[in-house]
Formats: sequence, C-alpha cells, structure tokens
Amino acid sequence: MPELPEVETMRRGIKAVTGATIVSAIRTPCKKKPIEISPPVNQLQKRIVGRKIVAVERLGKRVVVRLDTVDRLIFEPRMTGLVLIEDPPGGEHLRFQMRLKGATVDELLFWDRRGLGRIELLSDEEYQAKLTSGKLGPDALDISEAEFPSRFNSSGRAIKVAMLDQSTVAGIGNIYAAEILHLARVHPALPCNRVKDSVWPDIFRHMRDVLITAIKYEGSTLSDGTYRNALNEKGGYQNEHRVYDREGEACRQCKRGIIKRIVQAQRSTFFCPSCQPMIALRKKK
DNA sequence: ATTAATGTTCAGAA
DNA sequence: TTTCTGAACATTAA
Repeated sequence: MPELPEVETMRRGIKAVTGATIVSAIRTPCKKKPIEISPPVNQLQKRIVGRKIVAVERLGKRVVVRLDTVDRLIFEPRMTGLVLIEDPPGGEHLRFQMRLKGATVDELLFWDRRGLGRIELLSDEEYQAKLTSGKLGPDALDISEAEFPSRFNSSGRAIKVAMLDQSTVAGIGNIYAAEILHLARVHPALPCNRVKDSVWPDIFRHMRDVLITAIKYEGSTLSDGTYRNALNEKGGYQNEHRVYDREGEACRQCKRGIIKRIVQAQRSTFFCPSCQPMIALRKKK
C-alpha cells in the first residue's frame, strides 16, 4: 500500500530505533513463501549484527536505515509491507525481526501480507550507484520546481504513467497520482509533451500539497485495512480522497462530473472527466 | 470461480 | 530508441 506518505509515516514511527545496537536479525518462521532478502540472510547478519543504527531516512517508497558502517538497510514494502516496532496486525505474516538494545524500543519488524516486499543491504558505493543509475529519480518532496518538468518533458507517455514511474520522480503511486492530477485539473492520459509549460508549476504545487497533507493524516488506509502506522492505527487520508476508488460517484469539486475509471499501465486510474478534460487531445479518438 | 488490490520487473512486440 | 502489453511474484477478500 505504501506510497510516499505511508512510508514517511513508517519512518517517523520507527525513528526511536536511532542509536540502538542490533543484537540479532532473523527471517521469522513464517509458513508463507519467504520474501526476498539481499544479500542472503546469513551474509546480511554478519554485516549488521553488532552495528549501531545512526539514522532512519526515506527515499521515495523505501525506508533507509543507516548503520555506523558503510551499509544501509533498505526496506521496500511494495504492496502490503509494513515496517514496525511493535506487534504487527497479524503475526502470521511477520517476515523479518531485528532485536535491539540501547534504545527505547527493542525490536524492528518487517510484516508483509502478500510478501512482495523486499529487504536489501547496500554499501555506500552500491547505494550511490543505485541513485546514479537512472532507475530511481529524485524524491518527490526533494525535487525543485525548476527541475520537475525536465523529468517529464519530452516523453510521449501519458502523464499518469510517467508519474507512477519511479525513475521520473520517486514516491508517487496509484492513489496520489490520481489525487494530484485531479487537483491540477489535468487529464491522466495527456501525453507529457503536450502539457503546457504554464501547467507544470500547478502540478508541482499540488504534488507537494497532496503529499504533505497526506503525511499529516498519516497516509491512506484502504478498505482492506492493511496499512497501519507504527501504533497500529489507520491513516486518515482515505477520507479526503477526491477521485481514488470513487468510480460512479459525484465529483466533490464540480458536483456534476461522475468519477470515471480507466486502465493505464494495467492499473486503475480514477478521474473526473468534467474537471480534467483532455484538451490537447480532443481531436484524437 | 473470478477479479482486483497502495508495487516492481522482465520479456516480447509494435 | 521508446512505448505498450502481458505475465509474474504471493495472498486475500469481495
């Protein structure tokens, strides 16, 4: 579930592990298929046990735990992963457990219902290589207004598809892409190279506003109830959604449009045809 | 039984 | 070279 606001909420929720020393790290006995851990757990243990956690950061949809070595332990929740410091929603899906000492919390957990998430340990060198590889763009809350359009500009892809691509900007997912484009009144299928120069600042402004507001609400917990903050409480931003998962309902903004659902890049896209007309493409189709 | 789900990646085809 | 499609990963719930 996690997009940038949910992952940022996780990061803040586990911040108390800063300063702790890692006593043990194990792949929890879990009857489900094990999640991917790189390097293999026994090698990973050798590099993290006995080490101290010096900072908890975030990059896009990843929680980055910095150690007092060259290494960073990276948690990537993907669809249903949670990084927690206390008992998870259902013990059945606990995947990874670190015991800690020297801080106010004594464990760090990774829980994942579907098990698509992954854990990765990267050295400084490997981490830098990942950042410069072009596979991961700048964080959506770090990028400047000036750089923002240049990440999309010449591409002919639909703007919503480009927003979901983590190499464009890191952190935006299916919920927030829809919400941002609705606020900015841009049709999700509009090709990037047909977005007017004057519109990019609007998209940038609404991107920051939606993400920052969603962080204040501690993210969105959808109807399946999976996503929880570190205290096992639901987020609140789902009640603020303007288009996501509201197909057939009246647009909250114009009160007349009916929210439509289309499929782009095999993902549902929700938008208001009235607030988000595809002006630049009107002649097509 | 079928479908879709907050994500990512890969192969193969336009 | 770029973009799109389908499938895969694993699990659950409607």
